[in-house]
Amino acid sequence: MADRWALAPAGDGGVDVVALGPDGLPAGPVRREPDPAEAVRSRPGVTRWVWRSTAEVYPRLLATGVRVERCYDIEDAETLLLGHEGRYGEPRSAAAALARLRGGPVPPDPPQRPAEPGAQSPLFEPQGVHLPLTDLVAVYAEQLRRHDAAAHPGRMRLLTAAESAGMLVAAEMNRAGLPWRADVHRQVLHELLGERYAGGGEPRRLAELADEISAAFGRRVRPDLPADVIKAFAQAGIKVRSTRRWELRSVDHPAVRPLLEYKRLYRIWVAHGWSWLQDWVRDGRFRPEFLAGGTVTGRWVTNGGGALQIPKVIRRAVVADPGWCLVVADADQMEPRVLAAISRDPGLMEVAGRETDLYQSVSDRAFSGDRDQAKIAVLGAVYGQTSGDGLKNLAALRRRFPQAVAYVDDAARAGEEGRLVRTWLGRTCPPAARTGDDAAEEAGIPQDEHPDAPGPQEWVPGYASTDARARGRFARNFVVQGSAADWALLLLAALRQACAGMAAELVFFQHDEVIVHCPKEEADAVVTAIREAAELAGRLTFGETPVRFPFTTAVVECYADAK
DNA sequence: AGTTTCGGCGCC
DNA sequence: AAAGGGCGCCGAAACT
Repeated sequence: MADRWALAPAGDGGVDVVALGPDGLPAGPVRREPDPAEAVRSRPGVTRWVWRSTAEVYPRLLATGVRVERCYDIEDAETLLLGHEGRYGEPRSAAAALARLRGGPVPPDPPQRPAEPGAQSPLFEPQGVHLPLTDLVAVYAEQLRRHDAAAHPGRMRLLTAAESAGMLVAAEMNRAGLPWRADVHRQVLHELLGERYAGGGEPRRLAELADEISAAFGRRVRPDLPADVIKAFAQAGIKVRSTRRWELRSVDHPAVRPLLEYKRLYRIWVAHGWSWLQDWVRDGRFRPEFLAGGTVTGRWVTNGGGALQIPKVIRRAVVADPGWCLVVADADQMEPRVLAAISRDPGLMEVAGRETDLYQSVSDRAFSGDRDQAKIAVLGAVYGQTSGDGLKNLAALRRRFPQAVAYVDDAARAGEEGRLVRTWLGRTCPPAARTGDDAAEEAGIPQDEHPDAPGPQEWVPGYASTDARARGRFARNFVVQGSAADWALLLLAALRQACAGMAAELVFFQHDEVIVHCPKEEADAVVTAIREAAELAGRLTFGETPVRFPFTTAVVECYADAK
């Protein structure tokens, strides 16, 4: 039996701790400890620490060199449990959970803090509302009981445990930072953008391109202002609805080429230029704030620095320390493999049981060997494509892999009808709001503007409204993207365990890609650990299936040299 | 003047 | 005719 203890900050800089029994209730006296790190360090036998918020407690422990094996994040579990219970939007703080348990007024959640560039981690300052340890433990014990009532209790327990593990990983990655060579970054910027001019205006290359664009139009045009560009095209006799790249690409005009180049470089300048470097890179590390479970699908987000959108050219600045290397590992065709595992489609599982290119295998069976068509069809099925080649090819996909396509179709229908949709482990998609609360809207779920107002399409039986179809697409994608996120959490947890005995550190995670920074001697062991963690995560998440989860791994000094 | 939304694009 | 899902970030535009 795992040795579980609960921990809560005591307000005087110390902590209260208590041992927990199998029912989650105290199995001993509450002890006040003056030093949080020592409180944990002196109890090496504890395999899971239960606390209100990992983000509140764990960075402090890490700062003093203390790591924990496992944890249980009560407020994160509350969020997942409320969602699973169809109670999305109810306050999810531990204080709110306690109030629901005791029957008092339920306090609203405190507002989210916006990210501040370059700020020291705010996690030293307690966020949210503190609860006395005994109250916290009461909430925890109740949560354990609520797991038993889930659709699949075992999976739900795995989900909350996995996301808590993800929060440990996130905190450790936030502390480690991504190795970043500011000098290389500046060199890349100089090559792409040219010299900077005093005063913070456009760098040389952008100014030159702006001149080219203006010359092509025959008048001064500000290429960073879409309205100005659209007007300029109109004056040249060309009607464009927007200045998006895909639309401009087919326009025949001498301004198009420099305009597209301007937009590419402008993006790098404003989002990953010199001021970004100033704001986000310190002491050879880029330190974004990773946030596990930051989206409704379970994907992570980062606060600040755009860490999940680092342009490929900028990745040249990600360089391992001397004597160290980066193990860059990318899951191969993760989404269709996850779809195979959750749908249990025999044909797709058979295909996903190989480590070879899955899209090629699918195309051999259903698309006469045309890999591109197969990929478009699979992604179209997952994303709910409604037109174009994907739709046409969906029919071929449905013939060969009926159970897989039916799985996402069912999810889409459930989404349209406002029913609950869950990932494999039980993360639940917010349904359309019916009660006037706006939690789902805040979470980005498409809503009907006026659910009761008759729309023109509602007269036609069997056809959902535009908004309902949008919810259907969301739900369709949710089951795949979200189940993939479930699996990724287990992967991270397993990989973290494997790296525990090494100097290797997880430094980056992006949906289906992970980077480990390690001494060169450990590279082989890390590559093996990733492969094993992926298979273990597959078994733990989805049970015994033939589906494999291969990774492409590259051992490199520079991120840009991977793949 | 300060805050929110929009357009566009980066990544998966 | 047809807009495939999820995010974050920036400046400009629109709003208060």
